[in-house]
Amino acid sequence: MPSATVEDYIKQIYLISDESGTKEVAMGRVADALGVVPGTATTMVKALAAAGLANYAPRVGVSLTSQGHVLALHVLRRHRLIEQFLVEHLGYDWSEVHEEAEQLEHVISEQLLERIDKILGHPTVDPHGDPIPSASGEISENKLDSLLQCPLNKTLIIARIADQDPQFLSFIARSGLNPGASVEITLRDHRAESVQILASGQHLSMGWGAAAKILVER
Amino acid sequence: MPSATVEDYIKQIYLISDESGTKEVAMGRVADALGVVPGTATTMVKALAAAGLANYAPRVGVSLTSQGHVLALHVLRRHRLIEQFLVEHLGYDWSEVHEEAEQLEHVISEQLLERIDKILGHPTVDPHGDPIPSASGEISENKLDSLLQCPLNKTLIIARIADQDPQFLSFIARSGLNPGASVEITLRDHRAESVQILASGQHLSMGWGAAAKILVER
DNA sequence: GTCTTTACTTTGATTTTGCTAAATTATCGC
DNA sequence: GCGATAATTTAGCAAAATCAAAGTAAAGAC
Repeated sequence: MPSATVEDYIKQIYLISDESGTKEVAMGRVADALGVVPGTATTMVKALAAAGLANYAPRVGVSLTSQGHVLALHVLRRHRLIEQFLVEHLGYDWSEVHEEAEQLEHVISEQLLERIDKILGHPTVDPHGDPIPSASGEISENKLDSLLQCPLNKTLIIARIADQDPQFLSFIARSGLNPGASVEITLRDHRAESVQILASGQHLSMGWGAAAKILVER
Repeated sequence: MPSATVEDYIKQIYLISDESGTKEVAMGRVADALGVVPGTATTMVKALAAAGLANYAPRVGVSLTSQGHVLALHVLRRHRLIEQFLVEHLGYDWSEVHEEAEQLEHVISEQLLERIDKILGHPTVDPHGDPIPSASGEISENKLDSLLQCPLNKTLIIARIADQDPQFLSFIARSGLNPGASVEITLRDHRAESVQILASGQHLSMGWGAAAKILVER
């Protein structure tokens, strides 16, 4: 069984690759994501490659093998099902479940996971709107628009918040921008890099960085 | 934060001490319980002593300091609340929850634990009938009789099964001797070291070893 | 086209945790 | 006191994960 650290590396490589849309992930990004110095990441990634979980090309980056890909989806499945369970059955707020899931995802048994999945009714997204891979490793990747791309003056449903930072999530929650909530873009100012929105009767504005992380249904 | 191994040592020392009724626990028993050679146990127990969790007297044994005692009760609380939760909310059978709880007890947060406790309605015993320490470290130690001590020909309620072995628990479950079930002792044969009982309309007999592990209300 | 910066790799070493094997030593029953 | 049993000590190993610092390669600056 892979160690918790190995699972974390694989998971981060998957997430970075997914987010950036590139197969190869630069070592610097891996090191940053794991909070280690670059040398440590290089050593670890070589070990992942030796274990058949990743392909490593010096000075280029790392990509997951099909085996690594399967593992990444398994870890993500555990993480996101746990998050969903904590919110649905333990009264957690969706903005605060990440840390707990981070720990539990490495020790939960396959059996318990499947029971949780069943009790939740086989959900396909977690509380943040992130897709939950199925047991067989399929992931529903329906393309979503961010608040930067979606049409103006039209009521939209928030589908997903593409960030795990508690600070940001807390801001989102406070502003009533949970997945499922309705919003409308009233103004997009390219010069100021700012977006004005109307959500639950309230007007508010945010910068492009934040807006890009809020995804809505098409 | 103590490592999972440290927690396991402390827990086992507590359990052995509790079961045997002696404060000092011989090193051999510790080594057996943890599945290591005696030398390993000695080394580890010395480390526990250095950390202020245990008192270690060479050739005599190990006992918990008040700090170690508190930790033991915390670990036990986590373990037993998790067991109870798995049975009550995830459809586990009470005879198979031990392994899963063994893993989870080391990573669950204080916050999640208290939520589980609340949802379960602050239970005082787990599915095996073992007492659950309170958050403040109190443990209800009502004295129970085993099937070797209790009166004959009287209907009794099973309170607790003092063993974690899945094989044994599975036998108990199959025989309908769950905590809460009624039994009556029909015969106790000191020569044969055998006890005849009547449970849910069925007659069955068991040896003294087994009978001693089944505890009933007074 | 050399130079400098930045990113990455290598090397060597360290820390932590946990373990074993084997030799030694103490304790207790007799 | 003698021997059996149990515990201790010592020495050493091994895996996992890390860092610091020096070296190297590639890419853009000029």
